[in-house]
Amino acid sequence: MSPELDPPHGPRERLLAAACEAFREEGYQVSIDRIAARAQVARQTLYNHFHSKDALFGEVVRHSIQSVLVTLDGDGDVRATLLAFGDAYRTRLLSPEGLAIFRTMVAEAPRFPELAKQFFRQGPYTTRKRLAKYLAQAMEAGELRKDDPDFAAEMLTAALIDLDRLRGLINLQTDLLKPTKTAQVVDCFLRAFAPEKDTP
Amino acid sequence: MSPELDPPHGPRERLLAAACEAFREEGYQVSIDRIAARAQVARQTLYNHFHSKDALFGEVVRHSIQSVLVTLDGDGDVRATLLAFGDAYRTRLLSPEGLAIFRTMVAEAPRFPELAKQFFRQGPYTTRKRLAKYLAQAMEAGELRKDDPDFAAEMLTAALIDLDRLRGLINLQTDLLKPTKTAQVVDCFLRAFAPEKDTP
DNA sequence: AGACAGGTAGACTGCCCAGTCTATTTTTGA
DNA sequence: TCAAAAATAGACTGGGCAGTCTACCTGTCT
Repeated sequence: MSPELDPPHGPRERLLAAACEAFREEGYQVSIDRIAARAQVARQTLYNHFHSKDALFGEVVRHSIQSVLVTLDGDGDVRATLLAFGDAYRTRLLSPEGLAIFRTMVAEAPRFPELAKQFFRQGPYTTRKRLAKYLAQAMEAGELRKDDPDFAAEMLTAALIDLDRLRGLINLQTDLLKPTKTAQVVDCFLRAFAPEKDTP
Repeated sequence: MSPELDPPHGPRERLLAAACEAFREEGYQVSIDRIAARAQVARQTLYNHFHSKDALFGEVVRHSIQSVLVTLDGDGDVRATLLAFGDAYRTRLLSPEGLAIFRTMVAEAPRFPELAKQFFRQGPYTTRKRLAKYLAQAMEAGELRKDDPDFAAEMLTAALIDLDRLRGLINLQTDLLKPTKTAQVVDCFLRAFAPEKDTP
């Protein structure tokens, strides 16, 4: 489900790439034969490299974690940093790949509970923790009001995508990335977490 | 003519109830036979009442819409109103039923796009619109800063559930309803949308 | 009683799928 | 060059499921 997997040298790489696309487009339901056909490879070749469909699915998911990891650059002022983060966050999670893997993991979480936990811990949760760490520093430096940084990170990440993700999951519409949205959310966040003013 | 007085003993009602539980617990994948068995009814009886599995699924979904609709009582001050709304919103959407139907609709949205749109329009979107209407009144009355009420409603609803819904979808843990959370979110929201202060 | 509506059990069709096995061909690297 | 390793096509097993059909049963209303 992550974009490109190097040059497709061997059949293993072609299989992983094909499985990424196939699971992304059709969900876990997609048949082994369709994946093999997409990779232009015999079914048995697939089984030579992955000992079951579940194993292949697990490989694909682990490969896809990076596609929903968002980094954060702490130079520049707070607003600029959060704007850059917000744009990256929305771009990643609202992309067709980000939406598809979210859909698939939510759908299959009952069947693969450990895999789902691993995915969300190493993906969105890690991203949120990075943000919380940055916010804690900004609070310490007096650039933001002191509050629970984990809570603050939760507020910002939720505001950035919750509704638009739902729109993307339902509509298949792709005009989710209205460029003004990130700034609108970040400014709203900065109001809520502005340093206390002395109001005599 | 036997007028169905819908006491819970007609086979149709038993089928609907059984299908609700079955789809909730196992997703759309659950077999027709399992639904019929759960209703203690023959498979053919099911087909006498619903002409296909998809039709039954549609009925169940339309039935379930009410379970994610949240009303809003506008008496009392703004904070009290939003606290009551927030508690109701979280209780509904984070309940096992609310989480399960969210999971199912997200998973099956590609297969049933119109049904998914109908569900989310009549459920979460309607709820959000009600909230936006209330917020618009509060803004007009000077109890909140004037801003786009739809945006404000998006911020509040996102903050109320985004992360905890993800937790519920992955973990199956049920301690999501920490009672202090709603107040924490509402107070954060009220900071962001407090009326402008004249600070000369 | 008798007719009728509706429930029941289960066989049956047709389809799809995961995974195995085999016999054959291609690729490879020493 | 040639043998080992890898890939291939396709048959095959065993299973599940949606939906249909048939023959039978049961309660109710007249």
